[in-house]
Amino acid sequence: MIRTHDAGALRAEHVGQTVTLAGWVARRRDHGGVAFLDLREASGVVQVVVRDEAVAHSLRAEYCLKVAGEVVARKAGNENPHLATGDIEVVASDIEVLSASAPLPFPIDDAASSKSGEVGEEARLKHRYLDLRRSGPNSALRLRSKVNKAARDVLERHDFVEIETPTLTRSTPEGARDFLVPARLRPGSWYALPQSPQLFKQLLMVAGMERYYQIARCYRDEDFRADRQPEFTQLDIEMSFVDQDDVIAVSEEILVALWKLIGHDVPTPLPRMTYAEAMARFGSDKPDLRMGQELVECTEFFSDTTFRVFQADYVGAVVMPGGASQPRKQLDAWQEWAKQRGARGLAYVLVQEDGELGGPVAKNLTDAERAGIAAHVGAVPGDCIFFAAGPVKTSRALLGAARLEIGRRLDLLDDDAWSFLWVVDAPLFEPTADATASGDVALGYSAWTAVHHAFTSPQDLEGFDHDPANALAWAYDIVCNGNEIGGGSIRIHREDVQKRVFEVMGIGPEEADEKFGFLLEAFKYGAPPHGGIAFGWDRIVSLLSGSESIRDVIAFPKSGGGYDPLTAAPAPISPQQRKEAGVDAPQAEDLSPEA
RNA sequence: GGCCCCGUAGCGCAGUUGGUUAGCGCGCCGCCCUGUCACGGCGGAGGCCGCGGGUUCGAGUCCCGUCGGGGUCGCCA
Repeated sequence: MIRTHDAGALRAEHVGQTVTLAGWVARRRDHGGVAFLDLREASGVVQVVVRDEAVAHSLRAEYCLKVAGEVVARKAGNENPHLATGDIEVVASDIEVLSASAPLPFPIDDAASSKSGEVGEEARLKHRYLDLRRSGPNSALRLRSKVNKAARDVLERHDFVEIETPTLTRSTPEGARDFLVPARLRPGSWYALPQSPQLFKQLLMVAGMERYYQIARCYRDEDFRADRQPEFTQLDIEMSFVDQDDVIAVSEEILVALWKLIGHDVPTPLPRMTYAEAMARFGSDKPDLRMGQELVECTEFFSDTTFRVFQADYVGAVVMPGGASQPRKQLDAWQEWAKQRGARGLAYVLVQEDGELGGPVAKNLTDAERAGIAAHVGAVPGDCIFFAAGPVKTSRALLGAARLEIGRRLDLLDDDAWSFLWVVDAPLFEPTADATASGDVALGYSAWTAVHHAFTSPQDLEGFDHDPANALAWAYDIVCNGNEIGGGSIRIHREDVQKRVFEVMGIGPEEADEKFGFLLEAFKYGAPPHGGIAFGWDRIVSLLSGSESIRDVIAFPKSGGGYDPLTAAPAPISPQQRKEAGVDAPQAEDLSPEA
């Protein structure tokens, strides 16, 4: 090693020792005859005193230095309590510039950053290697490493086997768009990058591994969001001979270990709620339980209403405390907000201080309704009651979103709180989007699609296909502060059950065979009952690190449109590459996996 | 793909009802400074106001288009 000591580890006990340090110039304070350098490296920062004016003068921010010198105690009054090394300093006897630095595109030192404001993300990503020198991004990646280790420790303790699965593979059935890679040796044929290792981990169960895990990169070619990247990471887990409670138990052990890293004790067992209850009470399959303002079912209450809008399959309400005093402009803004979400609007009633009801909807209500509605929804004078009426699913979704928006506007969400919840008993099927849109849900033969994925086991193995609408799955999602941070299921291991599920979804034997014939084939050879879970690793680390975006916890993330500002990928290819890759080759015959 | 917001010096921002010379802080460069730790002082450089078109006597400012970034809904576990 070039250095003999870690700069950040130097303390009073080192006084008198001659040390050699290596690191970067975080800051320089040049007084002419004497200059002070803050030397920064992974372990921390120490002040270096340079008395050679000629040497000190040429040094600049982020020069990479080797510093030899003696550790001395600072004179009384000169200590810096803000630094862990603040009781001492290193008087340099020799300074070697290992590498000079060009002027920086943006400030790296914390003090300089706070002086000049937040650095834009575009600039940071273009020079991500400099961004990562900054304390915040740097510690986010270090935390991520600790998170990986913590999870591995738990899993190793339970005899899990870490196994890598292919990234050049055949399309997996998650339903997103695949990234495709041309196969040079088979022109016209393409690999797909895996959307998840789903099929492989199930094959590993057939293979008798019994307990598999992988910190797996996944690829999905979909549009961007703050919490989405085209490539992202899952902690992927699969176990044989287990039921839902077994998977949940291991999962909770992992979560406890992770949150312990930031000093939070997650109390287990974590609460559970059925999917149906979550939708009814919170209008969401990932409810944020840090706030109240639950949805109130009003369908029955308005069963005899004369108000056309409320003569609907579902009427629900959510209360905004103190919302009655919102100016008209703000109430209009709510309408805009609702329209942006595809709703016609958001009906509201203002409960005035005298108990009378205001707002345009109030006059449409009967006397009895006006008299009882506030009590029914739990509103008090000064509150605003928002209503949604129409199809159950969309109305609840709107109210659920309104609930969260209320939470944001009224600051009802405690930023320091951690709220975990298992959402269980998810439906096995849901109407396909087309069927929902055209309203012919009841008619369709293939009007069903898997909520989780096609290999999720029904709870009722005998009856699920008689009543797809109400069939429940052995599927579970783990929710943290309103974020879905993981989800999994018990899988189907019986060929006959799998076939019937495909039938409900309108997937014929031919299509099933073409898409995942190899899995069905594998299940013929004594497939064990199995199930698992996958955690959204980027999201979890971003929650743990308090980051706004998962981009902050990914070493080299992509910006909008899948563009990497650092490498400028994706990039055009040369005609030669194009020819070799076989991008333009004619469509190849599809060869079945058995062939 | 729809909607919303943002593009002004290396970075972060200001720029009035359209008005002639586009500012501020940090950083950068030079000189000075022996106890600072957000060191300080003096001086200086640095702008295709994202790009293209239009309106106007005159556009950083108004209009249209386009590109880039962010958010959100659709999509996507």
